[in-house]
Amino acid sequence: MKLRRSFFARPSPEVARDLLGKVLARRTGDALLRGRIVETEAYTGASDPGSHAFRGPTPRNQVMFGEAGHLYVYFTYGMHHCVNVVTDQPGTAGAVLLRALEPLEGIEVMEANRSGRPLRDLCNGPGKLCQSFGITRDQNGDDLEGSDIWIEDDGFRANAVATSTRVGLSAGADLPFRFFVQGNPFVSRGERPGGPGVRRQREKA
DNA sequence: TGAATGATCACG
DNA sequence: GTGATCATTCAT
Repeated sequence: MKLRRSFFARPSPEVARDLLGKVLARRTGDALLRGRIVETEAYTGASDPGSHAFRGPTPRNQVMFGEAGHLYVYFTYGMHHCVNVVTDQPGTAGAVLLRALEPLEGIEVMEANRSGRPLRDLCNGPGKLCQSFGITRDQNGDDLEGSDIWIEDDGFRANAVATSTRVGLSAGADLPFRFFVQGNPFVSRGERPGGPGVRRQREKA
């Protein structure tokens, strides 16, 4: 079933953890693209120096301050997009970066979007999954309760959830706000599972 | 390890 | 207006 807004209207670290095992889905033209979320990162607001929202609202980050369940998409390094899900209450900045997916459906389309790269390289990074799903700034602000892009709970439960520090930050690098499915081959290489900063969090049935 | 490549934002 | 920086990816 499709996740509703209430799922997202919580603190971003909670949402980031609970999104592991859920399915990102997008309908584009004829194709239905689906991928299971295996890695996320939480970002908050004024208390998080690593967040785009740390210094308050700007034209780019304004959607992070808005209603939960919308997308925050930004363009970085002059060539890559990253997609987040807005969390928390209006007025409180929060978002969860989707860092890696396990491709489930529409794999041929993803391969075409990624110029024929192998399965494991289709969605194992925030820029890569946006390229596979064709997500650009055109999707910034889109509502996950709509019919173009959404997140499903299909009953699957992620076990062996682990946390670590976030990848690629120069500020806020100490916070344990990265969540991933330990041992899943589709997790990005940002930090080696089992390496420094990584701890086992819990097991689930 | 470093190049690619351009939007964003703080500052003045 | 300008310059440093960037929640990355890929080839070397």
